[in-house]
Amino acid sequence: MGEPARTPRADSAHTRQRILDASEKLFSERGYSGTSLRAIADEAGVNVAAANYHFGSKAQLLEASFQRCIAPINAERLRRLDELQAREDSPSVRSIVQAFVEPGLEMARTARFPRLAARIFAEPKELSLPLLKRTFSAMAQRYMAVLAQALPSVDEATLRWRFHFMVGCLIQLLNFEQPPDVFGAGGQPDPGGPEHLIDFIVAGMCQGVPS
Amino acid sequence: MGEPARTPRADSAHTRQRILDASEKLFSERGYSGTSLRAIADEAGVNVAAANYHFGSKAQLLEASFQRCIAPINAERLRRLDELQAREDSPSVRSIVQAFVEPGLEMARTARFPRLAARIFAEPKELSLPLLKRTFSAMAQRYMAVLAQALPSVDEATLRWRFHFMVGCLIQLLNFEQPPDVFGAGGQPDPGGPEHLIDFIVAGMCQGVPS
DNA sequence: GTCTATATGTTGATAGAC
DNA sequence: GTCTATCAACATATAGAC
Repeated sequence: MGEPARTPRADSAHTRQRILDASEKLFSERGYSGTSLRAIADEAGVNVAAANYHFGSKAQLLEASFQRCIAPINAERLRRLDELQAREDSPSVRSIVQAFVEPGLEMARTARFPRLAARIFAEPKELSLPLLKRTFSAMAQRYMAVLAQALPSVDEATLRWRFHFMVGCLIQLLNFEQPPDVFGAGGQPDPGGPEHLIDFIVAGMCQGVPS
Repeated sequence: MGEPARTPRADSAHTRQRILDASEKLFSERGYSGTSLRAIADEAGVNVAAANYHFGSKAQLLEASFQRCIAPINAERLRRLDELQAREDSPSVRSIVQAFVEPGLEMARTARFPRLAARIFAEPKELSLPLLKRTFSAMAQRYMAVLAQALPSVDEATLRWRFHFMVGCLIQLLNFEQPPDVFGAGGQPDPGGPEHLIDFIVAGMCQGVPS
């Protein structure tokens, strides 16, 4: 005894996870309104009613998928910033940019379906802005403060724009892991994206100021 | 006579244009699959059947909207490049970046609904890549060649990445005309986006090389 | 906790009246 | 050329059997 009549697929946590995996994949590939709950259920190998049962609605499922995708990235961003500040009084711009960018790239390398965190920016603002505000505000404000310290000659409004473009560059790399093949031959994939990304951003952040 | 029994709204060209206006607005705000032909018909003030009648299908309507939106921008980009090359043998990186970026920004200032050219990048690749390839290839390759001339010390693969990030920054500005209000107070809109964009890109393109 | 069945609305597309 | 009416397929969501 002690063994209840429960089949493996009766495990609620397991079903939830399969649904989250499937929705993370499909939402990131086809967007929110391009993905039906049926497609998610099929991809997850669960019943059509399961998503609604476990998450309440399609919108709440998106939120859960997005949170599961973004939370560890933001946590790692903050952890790296802590580490950076513990090690030296005034971290370099490059080290700050790396601390912000690399957790996202790392996820893109290892996670099952990496692009949801980037694709969310393309959803209609009614859908994306509340999510972004809730998940990015605190972290972004800490980064802004540290960047302002590292670049004392740059005023706050200018720094906000540079932060904005940094995010744009990161999204572009996450959405298109390679420059799309509009430049002719194309050839084999170039794994150097992350380094080029960081170089590009650091140059844009500093703009002549010796970092 | 010479006046056929035709009401104003029986004008085919006029109806086509109203549908294109509406679809450009809605596609750019809500994406392709988030926009129904019914919503477009309502917005345009035409019958539900009109879009299918004039454009054949929803996908062909997207293509027509996108082409109408992007064609003048790309034409202007090429015109400016011609002008630049006619005026001097080796244009500066900044002038090349301006020639690429400003036509898009100009449209964002004046057009009815500017973001379709940027939002298309967020559509599923099956939808977006064919469109992008058809509309961007020739223009992008010309820009790549001129940039390579202006930055002879940068190898081609690196330049492709920098071009990629330039596009990412531009998209970010077109999608969010302001840095989203995740940095605290927010305050009044800052019209300085375009200049900051160009400064950021030029710095990333040159990276220490005196332009 | 899970699934079948279904309610209720919307979708893209078309056939046929005007 | 335009509109009404309608189609089959699909959407989200839920009620109730197991």
